[in-house]
Amino acid sequence: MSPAKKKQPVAAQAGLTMADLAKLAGVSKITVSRALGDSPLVTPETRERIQALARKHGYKLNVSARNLRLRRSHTVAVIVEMKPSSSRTMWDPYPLSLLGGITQELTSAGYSVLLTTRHDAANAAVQAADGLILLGQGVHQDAVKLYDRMGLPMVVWGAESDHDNHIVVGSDNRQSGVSVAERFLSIGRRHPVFIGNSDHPEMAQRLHGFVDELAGHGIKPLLLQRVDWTLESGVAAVHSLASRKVHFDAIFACSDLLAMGAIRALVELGLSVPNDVSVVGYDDTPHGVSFLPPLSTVRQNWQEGGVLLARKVLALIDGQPVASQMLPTSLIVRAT
Amino acid sequence: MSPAKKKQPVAAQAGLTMADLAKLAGVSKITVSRALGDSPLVTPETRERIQALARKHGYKLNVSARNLRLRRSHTVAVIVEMKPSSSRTMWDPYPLSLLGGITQELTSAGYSVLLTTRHDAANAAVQAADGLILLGQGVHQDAVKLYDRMGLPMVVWGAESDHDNHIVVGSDNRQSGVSVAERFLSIGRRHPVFIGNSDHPEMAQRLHGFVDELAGHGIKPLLLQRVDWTLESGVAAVHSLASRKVHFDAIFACSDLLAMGAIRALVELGLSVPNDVSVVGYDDTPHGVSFLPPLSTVRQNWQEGGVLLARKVLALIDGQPVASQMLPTSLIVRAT
DNA sequence: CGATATCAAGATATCGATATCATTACATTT
DNA sequence: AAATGTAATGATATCGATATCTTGATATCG
Repeated sequence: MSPAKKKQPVAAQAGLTMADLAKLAGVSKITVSRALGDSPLVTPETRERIQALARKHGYKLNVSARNLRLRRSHTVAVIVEMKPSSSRTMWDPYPLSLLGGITQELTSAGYSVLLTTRHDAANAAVQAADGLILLGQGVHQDAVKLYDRMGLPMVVWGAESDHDNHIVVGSDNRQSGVSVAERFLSIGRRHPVFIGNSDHPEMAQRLHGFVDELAGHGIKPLLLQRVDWTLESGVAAVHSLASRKVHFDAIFACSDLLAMGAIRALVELGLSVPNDVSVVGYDDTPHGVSFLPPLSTVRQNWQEGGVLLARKVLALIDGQPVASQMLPTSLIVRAT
Repeated sequence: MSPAKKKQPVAAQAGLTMADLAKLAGVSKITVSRALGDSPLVTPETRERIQALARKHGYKLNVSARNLRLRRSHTVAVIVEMKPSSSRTMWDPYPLSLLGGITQELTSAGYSVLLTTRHDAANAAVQAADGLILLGQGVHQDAVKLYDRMGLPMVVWGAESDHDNHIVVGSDNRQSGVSVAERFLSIGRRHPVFIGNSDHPEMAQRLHGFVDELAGHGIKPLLLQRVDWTLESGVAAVHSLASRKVHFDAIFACSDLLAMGAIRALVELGLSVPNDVSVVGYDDTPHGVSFLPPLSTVRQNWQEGGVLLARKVLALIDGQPVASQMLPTSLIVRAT
């Protein structure tokens, strides 16, 4: 048998500890700790001296030790709904935008962001977190309950629902539905269609706002149920309308892709956008701006949403009272 | 003065420790540790008994304590180039896809993913990591050097470069340039144009592959320098060609948006795609499939790229020899 | 001048898990 | 039967930082 050579992990960084620094500076560990922490309990001179020493030797704080002592991880786990091979969510730019805001806010508050997919949310990583942020359209009751049982401060992105009581941050989907309805009414549309998935909580609220506002004017929109949010789905939706000889003059689509698909189909049918039919999409994707004709759409403020999610978890961790909050959306009226 | 009520952070979870479990089970701490770690040093029965007890009481391992003792954080920091307000990267779907693969692989190896933006990469979080993964097209020498100085195992996504020696994982940009050139040659195109930013390392390699392959057939493509990767930029590029009365019959654009813009401009100019001009984009974005005409493009395998990035850091952390690696891309030929 | 207040710094205990070495109980060998 | 081996478990020290309680030195006061 050949002698199996054991691989030596590099991990154990020989880095200095506070004790080492203390010896170097001729003070005690605790003084080093205080100096590095800018505590007022040390003279400015010793503080400077020790900080300089730390810099010089490239001292690295051992975060684990600190967290252990403080009984906090200073870490928030972000659970993203990422199905390994699914096309949609992985590609969807929105979680990344939210992540941007979240990361910004958390790191500037001295917290770290632990990224996790829903599938492996049971792992040790999440156990270490001080708080939880849940992202992803598919987050349903069961998942939320699962995490809830971890007893951690938790904030969810999405639609507010009556029968559960966790903190939610999201776009004001209802209001966006109202806005689109108002817009359609103001330009004299009387036969609007809604394209989207009413089983999806966020979309359902858009639908509600849309329906309610129109109802106030005696109008009942047509609901065109569409599970996919692809361009093809939008095309198919309009074709189905045409084949059923439905009369309509406005479309509120729950995604820009749906909207663009719808417009393409309309053009194919010889209809003019926006003369014959008005179309409003959702999300303000980059493609929409340069679409022909430029797409009217509803814009969500994801950056701010992320920041808000972060603030709420932090507040929860801090034991402060926190309420759910819906962010206003803006209707971007372009050419459609 | 009213007595300032001090807010009480909830953080300090009263959770059980191994010592508590040990008392409950009538064994020593270390036996609990071994039982939970499936060590062969405890009888199957005691292991079962203790694990059941842990489950029953919802025992949560204190990761900080463990990491402290093991002198490892079991954490890899992912540094994403996210400029707070920039439009591009934040929206760009690709980092998320990479993140998907990374997260999958790392968590299944028992590691956590620490998400960081480049800006706050100096924070304590990163110091805690066992390894580093750098994402983002704008990662340049200075940044890499900065992180290099942390002395951590590091892997970078992007283009391989001669004059630095860190591990790189990326798409084989050069080969993709060659493939597109081959395609153009095979369909008899003799006057190709390259649209992109030659200062961008990854794009530069696409250009090199493209140029080299064409040179073998005595053809020298025209380079159209474009810093923006937007649709408008694509439109402008083609218009500039037209106004200069350049003759061309093929376009290799470095992003799908550029390609779509180019096609739009071509159509406006009364040229037919692909009859008069062939166009190939890059990235295989969802919009490309349903573009009219469906866009030919180069697809990168991001999921796998993420997995590979993760594997390489893990190997580095483990002290194994690791080499850079470029992933093959695939040319998706559709209608353009 | 003695007593107390104030300030800087140190000693010690502690957070929760695990590596290492020691111990016990029982089985096997000669 | 004594000696050796083996398997299961335990005792202790340790990872590196910080909270808490002291200590010593200097300043301030009546």
